[in-house]
Amino acid sequence: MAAENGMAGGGTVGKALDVLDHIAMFARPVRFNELLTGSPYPKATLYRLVQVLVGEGMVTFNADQGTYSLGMRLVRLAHAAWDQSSLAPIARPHIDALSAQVGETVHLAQIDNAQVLYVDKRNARVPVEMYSQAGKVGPAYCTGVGKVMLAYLGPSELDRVLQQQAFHRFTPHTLTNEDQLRRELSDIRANGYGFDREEHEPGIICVAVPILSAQGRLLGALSVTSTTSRTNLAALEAQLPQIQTTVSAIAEEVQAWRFPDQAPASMED
Amino acid sequence: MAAENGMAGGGTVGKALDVLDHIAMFARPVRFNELLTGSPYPKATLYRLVQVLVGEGMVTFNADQGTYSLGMRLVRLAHAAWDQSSLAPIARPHIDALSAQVGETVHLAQIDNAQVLYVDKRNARVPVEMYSQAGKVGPAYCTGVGKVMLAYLGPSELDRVLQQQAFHRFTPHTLTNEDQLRRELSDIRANGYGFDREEHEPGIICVAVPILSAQGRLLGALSVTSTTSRTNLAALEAQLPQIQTTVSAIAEEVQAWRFPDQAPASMED
DNA sequence: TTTCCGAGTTCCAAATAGTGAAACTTGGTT
DNA sequence: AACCAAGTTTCACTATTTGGAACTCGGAAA
Repeated sequence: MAAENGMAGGGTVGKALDVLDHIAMFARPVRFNELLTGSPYPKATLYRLVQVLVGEGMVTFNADQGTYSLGMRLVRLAHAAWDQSSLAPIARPHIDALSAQVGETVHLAQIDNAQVLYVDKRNARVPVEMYSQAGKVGPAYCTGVGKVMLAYLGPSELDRVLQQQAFHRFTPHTLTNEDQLRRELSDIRANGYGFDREEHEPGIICVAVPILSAQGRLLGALSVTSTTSRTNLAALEAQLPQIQTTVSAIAEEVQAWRFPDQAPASMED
Repeated sequence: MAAENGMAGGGTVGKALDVLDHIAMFARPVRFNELLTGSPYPKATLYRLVQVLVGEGMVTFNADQGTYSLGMRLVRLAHAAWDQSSLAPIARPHIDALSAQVGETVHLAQIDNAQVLYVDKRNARVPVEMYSQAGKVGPAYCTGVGKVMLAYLGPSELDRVLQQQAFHRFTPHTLTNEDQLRRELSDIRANGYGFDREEHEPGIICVAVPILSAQGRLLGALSVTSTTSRTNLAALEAQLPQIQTTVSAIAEEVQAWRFPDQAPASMED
């Protein structure tokens, strides 16, 4: 059985993508042997896998140093993905504007499996040291954007996703079981927005709002983040009108883009 | 290393990545049948390939509409690739500043095989309709950034790369053979910068400057682009001091980042 | 120098995963 | 009811992948 290895696929493609992830994990050029250590694949197999990736342009081999890093083809694909996601590129100018208004860190996130994927970020005028970064993933059950998105998931999907939450206690305020979280989610549904009350990192708080299509489909979430030393929840809550305006504008524009003249599609269940 | 077929995608991984590219090419969610049309693979094969990609999170299947788009995992990898490339993330704020100063379109590019890869872009205050886009590739022999990068390639690599240029005549000003281009490149080396004199698109002109490390290694190129209806080469040339300042700042920072005099904390010693 | 060592690379028979024509399912249209 | 097109599954056949082991290569130790 698998160790703490996040591998998914039995196929060759799955293995190759595993290796790609592995290379991505190191945030720097990496030697073959470094990859081998902690790889579930035997030397020869790993070797061929890496060769294939290099041949495909997904990985670059630096002959001078004998190191591998992610390739240009990936950058190209990356951009296509970002453009296609239709939320991020449309939201960009709106987030710029909001960020300029409130002067705090703004996050745009989507839900990916059971985790939060930060798809864009603007730093506060006075930046805050924190974990998050565009392109990074984070936990859903203890972040503002995560909880807000969970709150607007369909019941069956919510069940599935909650099953996968780790409920690790990051801080004394982290919600550490499903019941607590479910109560929080119904509060969020009642209010239309949610908070992060230092649940993931001490001193870090935020307000988060879901981005919903006209049909109520969850598109993503947006949050404004700050620190307890600088502000408090009430002050963040006071920003809500501007945040809501931003979110509405984004939702409308996504709507117009995705369904240029199409009737609303029926939803699942 | 026996004789190889020239086709990309000898193995399964290659085919899967082909499909990924294919999906990326459409700038929107795409139906299975659309992919099938113009795919070299038979229906069942393509189907399984796409399924694998979906299973791996590289492609998202939208059940409501029966469409495929690029997946979150790709976005994640993409960001890692962009971050790791070390030029783009460092250059970003500098490009923001330059763009604000000059008010014209700014491109940041790197060389990828024999082509130009635009890794970042800022639009002019008054945007111009044009081909280029971050994440897209373009020809090297008839763009400002392309020629400037060619000019600072090593002799053997330059030979190899020139071999691969198409020398297609896009406009009456396009340089259409190696000799013309080589003369242009030595001019560029003499000046330290180069122009695009409507060589790729009529009416589009630019100044481009190479980004070089302290050791003279080519890191990328930066250009400021405009139109003949708005300005001229002399006016663009007048922007050079600001561009050079920006480029120096980027080069220095990349230098500092790539050799932080700190060993990566790891298992062995 | 010679020997040793470990990173990187190649080999090949056995095992596995991929292939694709064709058949089938689904849902909408005539 | 018959038809059609998109999407999905099947299955005998085959090409690719696998990984233990052997090999190369260059540097460090003997």
